[in-house]
Amino acid sequence: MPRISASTVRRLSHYYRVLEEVEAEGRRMISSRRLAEREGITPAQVRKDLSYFGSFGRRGLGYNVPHLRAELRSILGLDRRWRVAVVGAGNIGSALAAYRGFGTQGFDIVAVFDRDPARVGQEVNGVTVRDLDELPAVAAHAHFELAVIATPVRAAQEVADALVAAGVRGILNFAPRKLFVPPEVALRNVDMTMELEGLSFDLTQVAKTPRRRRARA
Amino acid sequence: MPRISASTVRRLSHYYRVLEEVEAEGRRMISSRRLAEREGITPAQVRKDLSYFGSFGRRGLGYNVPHLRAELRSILGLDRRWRVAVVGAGNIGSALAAYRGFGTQGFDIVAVFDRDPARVGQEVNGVTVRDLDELPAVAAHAHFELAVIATPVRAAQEVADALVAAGVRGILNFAPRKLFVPPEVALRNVDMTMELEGLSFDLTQVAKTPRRRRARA
DNA sequence: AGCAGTTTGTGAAAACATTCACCAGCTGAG
DNA sequence: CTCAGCTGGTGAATGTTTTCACAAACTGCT
Repeated sequence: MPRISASTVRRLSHYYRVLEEVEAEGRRMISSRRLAEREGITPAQVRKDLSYFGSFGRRGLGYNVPHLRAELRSILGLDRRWRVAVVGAGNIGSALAAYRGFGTQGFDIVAVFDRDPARVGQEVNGVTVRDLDELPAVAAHAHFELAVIATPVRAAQEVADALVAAGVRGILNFAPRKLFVPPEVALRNVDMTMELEGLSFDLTQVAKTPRRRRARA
Repeated sequence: MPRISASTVRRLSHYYRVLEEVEAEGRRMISSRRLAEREGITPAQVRKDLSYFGSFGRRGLGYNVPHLRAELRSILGLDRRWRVAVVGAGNIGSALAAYRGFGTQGFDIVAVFDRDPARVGQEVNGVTVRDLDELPAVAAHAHFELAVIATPVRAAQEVADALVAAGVRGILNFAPRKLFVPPEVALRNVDMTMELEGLSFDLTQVAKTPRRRRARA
C-alpha cells in the first residue's frame, strides 16, 4: 500500500459526504461515474482512491452505498467519537465551538480556553470557557485528542506547544502562521485570508493575461 | 510563463505574510533560505515560485524586503481593496463578517445576507443584515466582486447561482458541498469538518500501520 | 448458453510539482 | 584587482498525482 496523499484523504471525506446524501435518497448502488460527477472529478480518480484501501465495488454494478459508506467511516476513523478542545474564544473560536456540523460528524467540543479574563467563565454551546493557564490541568481529565487553535497569530505557536505538552495528537490551526510541531502530532491548517487572496490572485491574473487556462478549482 | 499551481499561490500568500513580519522587524534583505526556514520548505521552492513572476532578488544578497513585498502585493492583487458580501449570518457567517483579519488584508465586508427574518435587520460589525431576496437589488449598487457562502449545505448551490447571476466574480465557499459555477467565476472551498476528518484519518492510520511515513503537513 | 451492455481494478502513460546542482552575479576584505 | 563566501535563477532530474485504457467480472435478455 502506497502512502496516501492529502488530496486523496480530502476526496475520501467528500465521497463519504456524497454517500450520506445518496443513502438518504434511498439509492442502493452507485457507480464511480456518478460518484465522480457529484464531485466534479473523473471516475478513474474515484476508483484509484478507493483501490488504495481495498476492492469495495462489483464490476458491472458499482458500489453498494451503505457498505462503501461504512468502509469509508472506518478508513477515516469516524467509527468512533473524537474529543476536541478549542483554544481561543473570540469570533472564530466561539463560532467553531457552537458549530453543529462537528458534532454530527463525530467531533465533540469538550473544552474551550481563552486568555482573556472577560471571556473566562462564559458559556459557549454548553461548555464553560476556562483560562488558558488551566490547560494542563483540564487536559488531564478531559482527555481531548484533538485541538483547534483559533487564537491571534502571536499566541498560536505557544498554544501549540502547550497542547503538544498536554498530549494532544492532532491540531487544526486557524491562525495564519506556519506552526512547528513534533512529527507524531498531526497538523492541518485553515487560512481563510489566504483563500480570499487566492481568489484575488485568480481574478487579477485573468485581468492581466486574458488568454490563460484557469487554475483548477 | 507556465500555469501557476494552486500550491504556488498559497505559498505566495505565505511569503507575503512572512515579509510583513520581517519588515516589521526592520530587516532590509532576506535570502530564500531564511524565507524557506520560516515556512518549513526548501529554498529552491521559494526561488522557483518567485521566478514564475520575475527576477526579484540579487545574487549574493537575497531579496529586498519592501520591494519583494510590493511585488507580491501586486501579483496577488492586494494593491487594491476588494468588496465582499457574506451570505449566511449564522455562527460562521457572523464570525467571518466580524473577523478583523480580512479588513487588514484589503477585503471589506460591504453586505451581509440571511434568509431568516429573525436575523434580517440585525447589525454585524456595522453592516445591517439584509434579506437574501434583496441580493440582486443590493448587488446592483453595493458592487461586491467577491462573496463568502456560509449557509447550510442545502442552500449553498442556490445561493451560488444567485451570486453568479448578480455578477460576483469569486466565491469562497464554507458549505461542505461541491459547488458548480461557470468557469469564469473563481471558486475556493474551506471545509472545516473535512480538515478534522483529515486529522482523524492521520491518527487512525498511524494506529493501524505503526511503521509508516507520515503525510506531509 | 451466449451475447450485449456495464462497470471495476489496475498497470502504464502522461501530466504535474518539487528538488537538485550548478553557473552567474554580488559584496567585502586584503 | 582578485579571491572567498554567499545567494539567485534555472534546466535537468526526480518524485508524485492524475488520467488512460483495457482485461475481467457482473447482470439481464434472448
